[in-house]
Amino acid sequence: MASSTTEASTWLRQNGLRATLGRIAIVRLLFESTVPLTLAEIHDKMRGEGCDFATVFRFISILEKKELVERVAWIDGSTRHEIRARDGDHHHHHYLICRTCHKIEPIDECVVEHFEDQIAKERGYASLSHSLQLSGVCPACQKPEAGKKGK
Amino acid sequence: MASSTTEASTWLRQNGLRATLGRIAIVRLLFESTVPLTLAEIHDKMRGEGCDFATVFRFISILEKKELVERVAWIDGSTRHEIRARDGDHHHHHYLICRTCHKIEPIDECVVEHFEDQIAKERGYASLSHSLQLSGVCPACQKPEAGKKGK
DNA sequence: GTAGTTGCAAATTGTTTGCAAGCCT
DNA sequence: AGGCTTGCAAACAATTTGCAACTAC
Repeated sequence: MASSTTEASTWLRQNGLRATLGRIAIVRLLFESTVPLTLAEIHDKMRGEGCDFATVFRFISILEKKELVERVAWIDGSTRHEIRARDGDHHHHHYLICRTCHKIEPIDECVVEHFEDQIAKERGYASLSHSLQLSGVCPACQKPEAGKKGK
Repeated sequence: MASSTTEASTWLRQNGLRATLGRIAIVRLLFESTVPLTLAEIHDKMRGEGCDFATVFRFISILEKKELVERVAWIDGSTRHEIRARDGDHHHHHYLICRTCHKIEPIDECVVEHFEDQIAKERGYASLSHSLQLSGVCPACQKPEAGKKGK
């Protein structure tokens, strides 16, 4: 926990960025989250150690320009951000979203990679990437009385 | 061309909607487009026969409430809208987008359907749907001098 | 010390609503 | 005729920027 602070500031400096308290807090959130976050979520989760919304906005923009963070257009129209894979730690591209309680589950398998190669070959596109989101109603929300559960 | 006007107003009335000039123009655009459109694109393409942006906004909202049009969160963060399948005419769920010239190509094959069933079974989700977008650099934009081409 | 970073507030852009006038049926 | 629909303008929300004070290196 204290070590993840060290980890975050090391990561920042390795990437040529200054390590301020706000940035460290943001990076820790990105490291710890298994799902992409909105700017508002990042800002909200920092109450206490917080920094201004404009700082979140600008810092995430910097990370995206450096390709350390990826911008994801979410299926509900919001924009989310997730840190790119560090070393061996591969990250998720695919999510399963409950339309009722908005829970987000990562999906590890990737059925698209092979298809992506095929399309690249067939149509001559370069450096393809993809985004896949499934949405449905999760088991808990299918139970009538439990419908209002979750956040 | 004149016939697509008739077609559009017939479609409107079949769905219990009044056929005004603005609405007919919007519906024709939706019928003719092979890719989802933004509200701004719909509004822009109507110069002449045009109607107000608020009308586009409200009419598309009505169509979405009636589930005649589907809202799509685009990979670049914008929101797009596409008409749902009419009769036999199946529509596209998948697109290939050029990151340089922003050209959009529909993809007919669907590799996700089988995967969707599998996930539904494994995790107990109901009424799954999905959204898949591939992005890359199209053949034209890979040629150095042609990089500025496209729109 | 200096350049990069921050918070605050304002500017900008995009989305949504209220209302009186007009149009479709 | 009557209610649905429209255009206009204003309200609202979200994103982005300017600037002086501050901080990491």
